[in-house]
Amino acid sequence: MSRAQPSARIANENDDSGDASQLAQFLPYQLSIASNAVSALIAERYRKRFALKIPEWRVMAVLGDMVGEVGSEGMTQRALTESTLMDKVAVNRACKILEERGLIARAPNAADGRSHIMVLTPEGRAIHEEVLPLALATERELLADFDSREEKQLRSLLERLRHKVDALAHNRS
Amino acid sequence: MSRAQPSARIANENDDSGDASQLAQFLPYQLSIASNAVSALIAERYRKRFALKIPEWRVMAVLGDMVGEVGSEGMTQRALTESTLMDKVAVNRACKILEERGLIARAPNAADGRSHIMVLTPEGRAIHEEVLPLALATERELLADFDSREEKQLRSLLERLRHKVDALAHNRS
DNA sequence: AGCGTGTAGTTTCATTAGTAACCACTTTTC
DNA sequence: GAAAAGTGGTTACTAATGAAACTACACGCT
Repeated sequence: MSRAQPSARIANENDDSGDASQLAQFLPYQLSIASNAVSALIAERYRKRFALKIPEWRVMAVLGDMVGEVGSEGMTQRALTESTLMDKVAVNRACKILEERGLIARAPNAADGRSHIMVLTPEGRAIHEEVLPLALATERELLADFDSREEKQLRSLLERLRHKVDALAHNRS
Repeated sequence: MSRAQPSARIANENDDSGDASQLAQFLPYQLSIASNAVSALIAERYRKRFALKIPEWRVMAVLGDMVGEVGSEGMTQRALTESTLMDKVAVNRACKILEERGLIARAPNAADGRSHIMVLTPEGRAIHEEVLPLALATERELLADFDSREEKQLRSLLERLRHKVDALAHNRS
């Protein structure tokens, strides 16, 4: 495999952002760095503001955001795992914590005795009033320097990359 | 499995149209998904091929890739943490595992008694012959559908995003 | 020299996340 | 209607990660 690019130069770098090896030029690495940085920023904000962790605010966001639907004042954990795309165990843990905090309550599910319906309590609803705005504000801040074309492109590129991974993961390599 | 419509509107696999929630449209989430997918793919490949985990192959990659430099046949763990941008504990653990596997060896450091110089063993070097090519091949596969302009853009956008996070993380109330 | 401070490396501990086993209830089948 | 099979939810076990404490050596100072 000859990629005529290595240019093996482990130079001295003082710049904290630019880096020595070409590892920093390795796309999966760049992706990971960027993603971790963004996640850390958000986690930090939610922790400071509401003492909520990522899985928890995701549940809050989905629960509080299902407006418009008629009587659908809540969801089962199963529905939450689909909406949040998180693991069912992660959802369960988040719900347990939120319940202990009094932000959500579990109502019995008439339709299925195995599950309960998770609903926001008044207190939970009050917090949710801020949860989503904070998320959106953060997103806007992150994208402040991007024009709308660039933003679209970033989303699109990420989407395509993800699909590509799915395709590659299927044929055994 | 995923044929149910448990609650209101859990959209199907089709993108963008009317997805479950706007969580899927939330950039940090898109980033996280894409990053996790890519990382999982790579981890899987390295695990299958060499039984190496991500931190380990990063160390291997950096160690084996410092050719050209004259006598510099190795690096200290400190240098590795800089080059890999990993935590010093992560570097240490990776080195320990690699040493136990006989892929690297620790030579005493004449210049500083506290540290050792990590060098690839012949066996380690043999594996490294494949480590970097696999990484690059995977990168190429991932980017196969992107033209060079798009690739540049993706890298650039990620870079800018990361810098933006740094900026936001510092001046905060 | 001896003392204090700094740094490389290591170990320990707590937190987190993911897998698999498990229980309670539901649905299907006979 | 009872056994079998399936599903939502929960718990237990295990691996991964990062922070902080700790060891051993280095360097600067008087």
